[in-house]
Amino acid sequence: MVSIKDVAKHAGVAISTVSKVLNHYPNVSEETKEKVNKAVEELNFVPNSVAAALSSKQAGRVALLINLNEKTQAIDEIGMQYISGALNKAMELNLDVITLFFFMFKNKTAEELIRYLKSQSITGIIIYGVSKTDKVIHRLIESQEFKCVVIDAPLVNENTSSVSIDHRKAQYDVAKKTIEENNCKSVLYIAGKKNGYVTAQRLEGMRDLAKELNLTMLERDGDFSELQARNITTRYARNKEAVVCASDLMAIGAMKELIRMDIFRPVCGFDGIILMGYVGKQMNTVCQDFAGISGRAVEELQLLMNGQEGRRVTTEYSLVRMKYEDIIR
Amino acid sequence: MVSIKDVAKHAGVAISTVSKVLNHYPNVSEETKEKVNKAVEELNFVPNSVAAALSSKQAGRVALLINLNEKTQAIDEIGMQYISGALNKAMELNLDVITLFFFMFKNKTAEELIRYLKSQSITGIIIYGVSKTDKVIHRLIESQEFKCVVIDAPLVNENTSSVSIDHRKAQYDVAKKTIEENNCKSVLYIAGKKNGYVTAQRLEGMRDLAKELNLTMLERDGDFSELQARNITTRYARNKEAVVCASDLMAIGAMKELIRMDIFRPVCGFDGIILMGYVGKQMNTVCQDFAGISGRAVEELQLLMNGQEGRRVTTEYSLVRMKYEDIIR
DNA sequence: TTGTAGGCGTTATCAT
DNA sequence: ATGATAACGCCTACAA
Repeated sequence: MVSIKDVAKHAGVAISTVSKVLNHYPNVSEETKEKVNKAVEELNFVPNSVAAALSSKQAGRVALLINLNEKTQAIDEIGMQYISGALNKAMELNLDVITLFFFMFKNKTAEELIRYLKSQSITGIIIYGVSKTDKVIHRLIESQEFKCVVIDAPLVNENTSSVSIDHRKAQYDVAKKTIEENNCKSVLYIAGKKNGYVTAQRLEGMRDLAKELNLTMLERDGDFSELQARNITTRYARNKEAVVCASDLMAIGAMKELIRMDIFRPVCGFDGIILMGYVGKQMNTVCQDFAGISGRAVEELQLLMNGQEGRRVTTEYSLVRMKYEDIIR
Repeated sequence: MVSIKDVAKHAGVAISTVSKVLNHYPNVSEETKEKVNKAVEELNFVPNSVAAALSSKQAGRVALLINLNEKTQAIDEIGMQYISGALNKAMELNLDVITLFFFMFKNKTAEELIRYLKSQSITGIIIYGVSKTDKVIHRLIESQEFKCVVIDAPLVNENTSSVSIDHRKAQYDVAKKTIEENNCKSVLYIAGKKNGYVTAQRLEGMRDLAKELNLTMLERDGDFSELQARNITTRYARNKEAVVCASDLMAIGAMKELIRMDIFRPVCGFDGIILMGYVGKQMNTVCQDFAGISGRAVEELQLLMNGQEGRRVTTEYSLVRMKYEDIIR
């Protein structure tokens, strides 16, 4: 393996000089820079990132901490988008990444998790899918031992930024569109998991809308479960004019049940997963660019690692209507 | 950060002794072992894997090299299962893992890829979704610079193992079941991507079956495309009694089109993705345990890294009939 | 502006 | 059986 030492020899300079050139230090003459870069080219040198990580305060290694459902799910595609978006951006920014899932630390304490991360020379973490009851994750964030970027949860401190769309507004928008298109005056709202951060935000958006449009609204906890959404639909949808769901999966459950019940109610979802195109009936939903959000999170993390303070970052979303013909490839 | 040095001091032994205990070297007295382990406990020491990786020929770091479709797809769930299965097993075996996607190296040569992997101290690679035309990947494998485990492609050499189900037999089985259940004498077979390894194997299985059952068979290239499967169905399904597809996505495309055409033909797929449960009509399909296969690949890779020769590993599959009621949660 | 040298946390070789 | 000590490849004061 060709090392910085070889480059130094080839270029006729000292190792440290090579390092300086590679890391864009000031105070290096153009001439030496060229010599070094030429040697790098000729030897096809690629710095060993493991050694760099060990050596010290380099930008730092990043961990993706993902709350994946243990069983396969249609929404696994979201996780995949998160991962690929992050890895892609990380490669661009020259950051090393390791991927971890919540379930790997199921019986571990926050301290054990922290130690593990340190043993991996991790300095920055991106957290996906944390809910209010994930104590270990909260302790991890509060410890401020690492720079963190949290997706979809409003957790911010000096070393922690949050990245997400405006869930309140998005829920408001998609519901409003659906309800106005169909001229409804009453609505069944199937909310997400009780302890989810986004659940509360989306619910808030829905309540705002109900107040504004003077809607009769019935709220039920769907727990992000397709099955539960179906059951709620069975019981409560008949007397309402529309069904607004806090997730696509629940929207699908609701829609399927409505079809079975042989009644029509407009339904809208949230997320924009592919599966929405397969249900037969078109539904409005909120389309998030998961890969983009994840890439944005990596950028934000790099800023944090460079000394920036934690803050709240809001990303864009769009309203879409998923149609089989548009999805099929 | 507590290091091996601290442990040594705390236990009153030399650093090298601690290392020996940690790595289960022979020639260490029970007494010192205990002393060291006690110190490890008390200090909550976790070895720094980055330093270990740098230091030398430890078991080695592993890269997952995944051929992800660039656009979101319903089959992204497969990739997610692959990743989580591998990471889980790797954590169990104490292997470090980095995840990479093919598209990250789109315009890179094999040499560049190899250099990158070396710069990451990678010694073992698991490759998912390689096709016959991925020259860079083939060069990577042939270079034998790394230990490789290839999923679903019969590439084996001294340093390379393959892990997969018996695609020939699985295709044979699922098609046979479907055809016999429906007593068919003619069949439309929609094959996968022309240059895919599994495509050829599955096709072989189908041909064996056709010969055995004396079926009239029409073969078409579906390219693993739902859209293409739909078009093929439009054109050719009417005159056949069954439609056998080399993937679930194509089976879904075919089934949807059959419903639109308002004719019934039994359809079977391959993979066992969740989406199959949402189509309305039940279909037979081959269910692979993607996470399990991926874990198995990690184990195989470890064996390779420990000096074992490359070989072919065949894993189990099962035939299932996906039903919405079974999938919904 | 350039080079020297110490250190990051381990592993592994070689004495003891 | 145990302990010094030299790598591993890179970064970074600090000296020249």
